[in-house]
Amino acid sequence: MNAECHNIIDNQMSVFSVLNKEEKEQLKKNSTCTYYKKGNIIYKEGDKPNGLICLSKGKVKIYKEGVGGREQIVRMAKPVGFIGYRALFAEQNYLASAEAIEDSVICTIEKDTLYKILRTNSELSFNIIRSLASELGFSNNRTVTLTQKHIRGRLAESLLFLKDTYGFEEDGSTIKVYLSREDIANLSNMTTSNAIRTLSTFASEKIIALDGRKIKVLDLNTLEKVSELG
Amino acid sequence: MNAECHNIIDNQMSVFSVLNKEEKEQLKKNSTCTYYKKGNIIYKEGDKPNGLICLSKGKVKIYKEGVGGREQIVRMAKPVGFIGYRALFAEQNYLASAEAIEDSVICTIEKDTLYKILRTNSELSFNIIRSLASELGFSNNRTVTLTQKHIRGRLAESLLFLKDTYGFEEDGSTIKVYLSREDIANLSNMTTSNAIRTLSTFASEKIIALDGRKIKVLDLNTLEKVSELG
DNA sequence: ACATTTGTATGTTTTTTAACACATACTGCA
DNA sequence: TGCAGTATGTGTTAAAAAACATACAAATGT
Repeated sequence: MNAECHNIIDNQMSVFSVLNKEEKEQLKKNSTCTYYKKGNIIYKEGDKPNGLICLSKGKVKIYKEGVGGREQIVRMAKPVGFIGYRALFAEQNYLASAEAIEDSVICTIEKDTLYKILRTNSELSFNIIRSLASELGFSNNRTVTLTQKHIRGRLAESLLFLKDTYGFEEDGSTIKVYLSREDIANLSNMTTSNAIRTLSTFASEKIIALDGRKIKVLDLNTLEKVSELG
Repeated sequence: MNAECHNIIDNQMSVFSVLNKEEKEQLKKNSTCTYYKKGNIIYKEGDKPNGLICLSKGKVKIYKEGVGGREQIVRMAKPVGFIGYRALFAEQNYLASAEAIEDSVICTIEKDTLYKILRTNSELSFNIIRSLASELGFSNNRTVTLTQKHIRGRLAESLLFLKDTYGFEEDGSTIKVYLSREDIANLSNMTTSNAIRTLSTFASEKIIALDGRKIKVLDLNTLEKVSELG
């Protein structure tokens, strides 16, 4: 399991690609792997980060509790990627919670080791700066679309977001993540009822096809139009 | 003017406080100062950043154009602080526009010089990472509050945000920034009519007092409660 | 296998907020 | 100084979405 767990450190696309062999070894030596079952909480709003959490396998939702306990999903993590790095680098406690929505494997890189390497490797710092800046752009964008788009537009956008994040199954049209209607609602800033209703409408309009939690995109073009124009 | 313009580089609270004298000199030599009148556009969504823009004097709003050209203010800048650093560090074009809401002085630090120093000074990188991570936390928070709070809560939050950002005048209660009702609306995700109406309601409830664009906070406690509970 | 909980679906009502219409006040400037 | 354009204020209407109420199906635990 440990070998698989360290995949983010060796991954050519990760921010760690700029490290040399020795630096990578050090990170691996100072990281621990944990297994989370579907539904397990990885961290809670208010917890203190004690390392850089990497998602090696599985899927995780990052969400905030809002007014009256209403949940808003702010991000969806996929392997190979980070969770909770914002709080770590801001030197704050977590402002959101993370929950595995599938059985997942995470690798926690010990903070001090990471910081030691950061101090000597400016390329790594650059990569992290770039990641955070991109994520911030995404977040600002989301703020606008979630507040301004109408229900149909928000739901369409969420479906496109899920498709872009997790891709399609082998059939080339089924979104590769199975969320509850409630999670889809919490991602799209609407009530569960409205998520269910609007999904049904999309299905009746042949934009998507529903089979339990499976969502098949039938008409990507129209879905994009709905996302754009409401 | 140039001396005043460079105040961010010397400021003890800025991310540059970790630089040595020589590094600071280099930054100063490779930066230019510009004056913007109230209402002037500093950059537009889609423009390419060519340096790190620092606000030395004045006030600036950063906003995105949303559905049907509707404007959403995502940030308000004050001296001494940065604008447009997100796009610069993400190596993207601007995703938002910046407009001076008061006569302003900005200092643009040339990109290559900044990057050269960044490459050798890991403390500076750290500071930038910390800033971006904090800003991202703020943005995620805003996403939730703007989508979940009701009109009164959103407006109250915006007033508190303005107060926290710009502080009070000498009288200890007048918010030190004069925005149009339309800007207040665009900050709070509501129509101008509703901003005007809700401000009036707050005034009639003696939570605030209005005198043109001057907003005096009469009952901070209640304002905070309204922001919290809607 | 059955009971209990949880998730999905759908109809109805109510609340919230945007859209619209219009009046008036202010502001820059020709 | 007067006039056009912009900003503010307020009432009315329409649309959107939440809240609520059920019903039923599926999953879960005992």
